[in-house]
Amino acid sequence: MAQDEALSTEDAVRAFRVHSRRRQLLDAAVAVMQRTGFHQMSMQALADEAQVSVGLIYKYFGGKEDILLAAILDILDAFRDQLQPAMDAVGDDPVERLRAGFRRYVEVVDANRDAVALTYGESRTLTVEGRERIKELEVTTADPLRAAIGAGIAAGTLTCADADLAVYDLVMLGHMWALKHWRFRERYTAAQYADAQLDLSLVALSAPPR
Amino acid sequence: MAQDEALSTEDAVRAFRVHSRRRQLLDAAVAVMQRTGFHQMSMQALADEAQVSVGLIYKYFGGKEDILLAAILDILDAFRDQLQPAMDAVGDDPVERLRAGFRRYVEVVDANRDAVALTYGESRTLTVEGRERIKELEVTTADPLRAAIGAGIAAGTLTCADADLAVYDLVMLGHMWALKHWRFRERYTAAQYADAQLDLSLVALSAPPR
Amino acid sequence: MAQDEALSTEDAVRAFRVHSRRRQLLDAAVAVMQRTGFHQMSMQALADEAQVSVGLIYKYFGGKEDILLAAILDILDAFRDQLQPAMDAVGDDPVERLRAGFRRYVEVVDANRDAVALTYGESRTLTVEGRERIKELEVTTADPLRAAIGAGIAAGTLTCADADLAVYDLVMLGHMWALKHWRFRERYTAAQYADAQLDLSLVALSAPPR
Amino acid sequence: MAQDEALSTEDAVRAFRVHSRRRQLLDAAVAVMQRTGFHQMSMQALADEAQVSVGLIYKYFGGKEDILLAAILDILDAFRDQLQPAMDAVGDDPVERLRAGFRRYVEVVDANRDAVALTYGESRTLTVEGRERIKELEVTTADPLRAAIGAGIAAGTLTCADADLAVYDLVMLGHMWALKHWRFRERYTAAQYADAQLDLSLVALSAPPR
DNA sequence: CATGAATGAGAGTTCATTCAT
DNA sequence: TATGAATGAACTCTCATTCAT
Repeated sequence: MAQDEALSTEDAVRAFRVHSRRRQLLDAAVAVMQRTGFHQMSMQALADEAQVSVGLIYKYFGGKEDILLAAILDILDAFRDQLQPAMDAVGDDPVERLRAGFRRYVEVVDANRDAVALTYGESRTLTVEGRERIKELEVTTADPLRAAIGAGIAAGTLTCADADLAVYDLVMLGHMWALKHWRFRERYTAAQYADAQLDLSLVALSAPPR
Repeated sequence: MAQDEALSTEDAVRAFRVHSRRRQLLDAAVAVMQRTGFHQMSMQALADEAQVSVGLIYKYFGGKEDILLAAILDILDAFRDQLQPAMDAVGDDPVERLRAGFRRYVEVVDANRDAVALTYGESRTLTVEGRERIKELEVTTADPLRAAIGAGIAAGTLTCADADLAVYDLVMLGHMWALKHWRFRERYTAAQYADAQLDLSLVALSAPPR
Repeated sequence: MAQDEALSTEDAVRAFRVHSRRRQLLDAAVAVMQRTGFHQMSMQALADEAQVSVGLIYKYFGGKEDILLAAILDILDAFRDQLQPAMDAVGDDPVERLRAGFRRYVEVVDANRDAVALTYGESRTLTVEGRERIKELEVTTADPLRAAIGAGIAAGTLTCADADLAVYDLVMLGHMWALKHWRFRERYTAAQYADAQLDLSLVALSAPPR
Repeated sequence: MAQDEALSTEDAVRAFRVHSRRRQLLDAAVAVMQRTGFHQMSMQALADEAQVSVGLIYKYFGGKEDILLAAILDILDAFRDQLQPAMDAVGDDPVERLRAGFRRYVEVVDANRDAVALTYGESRTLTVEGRERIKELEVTTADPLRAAIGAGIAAGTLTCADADLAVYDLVMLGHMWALKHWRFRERYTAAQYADAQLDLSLVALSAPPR
């Protein structure tokens, strides 16, 4: 039993080390890609940024493309993990929930601007499987927002001719904070951007059906 | 003078040839990039696609990056050339003009889906100057749409709290037809997409000020 | 027709150039492998030896392994091309033909000692297909020798319990001139080695059946 | 004295452990090389095969090349250790001794086919010293066979124009069981191969001088 | 004694670009 | 104007070896 414990402790230590190395490398990767883009990032540059040797990278990732995929999946995880809690925290009102959710969405985008941009720019680089996985996650990622709008419509607080499209528009406009940051940063903070977009959308969503 | 004429005719012929070669190469480039992306496109592959030799490409373009820039500028030119006429053709009603303009915008995007995607994906590849030029053009490209909304507001047919943002959202959602084509093609044609997005936006633009 | 001729001339010129480049590279490859072995030979070293750039090698060969295969096939071709003529030149007597054939066999081995050694050393490196092709050729290569022994037996000049094995032994002992050159060069020239081995074998082949 | 004894016991234990570790590693090495060849064998693959860590290998061998040399010397030791006893076991008749010796030679080759192939394939990889050592051993290895033929000639049971060459041919044809195994395994077992080759050679060795 | 994470030099290969024809 | 053979720097990835634990 003592041995079992020791073993599982060892395993846990190793698992932790593996995880933190991956984190370190992913962070470095995103940092380099932010400067140079995925294709311009050489493995040597990544190694330098992460302060490790080139060879070590290959102990934690299968290759360059694997790193890109991991970086992208990473931020999709952030959406999945953070959206629901943020919305639950503001109570039951669908409009409030929607606002909270979209705000957090933009915040996550803001914290991962470069990785979001990668999703758009380098997806053709990925395997078909990797691409499919991303597409799927991108859709489910917006589920909490979709649910809030659905609840609003059910409750009569919201009206919308095409709720599906409206949700997807929100997602895309959220991404746009990363993609067109060069344009918006002069005008808005991330929170202001989220609010401005939401105000615009809420007018549409709340309008009486034509 | 006879000689002058001869010369200018020769020049015209040459200019035409240069222009059509550039066209041929740009079309080929977009075709290859559509399949492989910019970085994966080798100059040999481009030459094969265009049915010319590698060396010839360098007579018409400064290098690989130059081709990317030209391809991107090309589609921005299409917006500039086609938006205004399409809007003028439908008369004076601002809403009609807006609808006509956005429809054509999406049509142009649809005809150049790959090039539009390039604008997002590979912009980091470009020189700072190239990038600036694109950003600038992207903004002016939307001017006719902006003008239509302005006219609508002036005429009282449209109301909008943040017209600037609304215009830019239209532009981005237009681009999205290219960027998220994998998702929308199952639901819409390009024209349907344009209409659906515009309907959603018009609700917002037309709503009474809160 | 003039154009056709021009074209075929161009093609012929190109074919010649391609062929001589391949020769040049194969010779260089064999030279480097002789010093370092296949695996130790870097493409850079090969390029240096052949006085070309690394990149050029890949225009003429698919890769490193392809060079190895080509080098090996090359010498098998030499056997195929040279054995029969050398045997025909000495007339009809089976024993004379056998001697002439084996002598030439050893001469070809001698001229390609390094390539022969490669056949033994690096065959595991090759693709299964490449390996199969070599095995097959190695057997057919000895056909003229086999035929001579067969003729001798038919004519009653030779006797042999196991002609097939005897032929294959000759082939292997021929290869041995390359493989154990370090040992035999102190004792024999290539021609002396061929004669000595043949004398030994002829005793066996000529002996009355037990 | 007690301490001395203890020490020497300890030493013996250590020596035994060292020896068995080396055995374990050499066996694993031969097994991996059989599948992949020497150069393709990574130290990690060897460690996996031997069920030890990479680091441990370097406690018992100086490096990768050292393992190759050890594996080759190992089989040469087997010849040295097994040939003489096998020949002594069949009595005094030179022909019988020769047959017994060659049979055992082929048996040892058969048991170490891969290591024998290594001797031919990877010798260029070794240091000059290592190579010299192997050449030397390879010659002395055949001494018992040479002695048997000598005895046969002295006794008048055997006749041979070039006994030295005949012995060396036997050695090489023995090796060939490993090198051309792909060809012979369809026809012979190891014992049958040994007998067939010996029958052929004995005709030559026994023939009356010309 | 034993481990395996970490190193970093060096490998094979690709490809944008040039230039003699 | 058009070609494509030739270049060589830069790339991703591997792996023998070391060393702190």
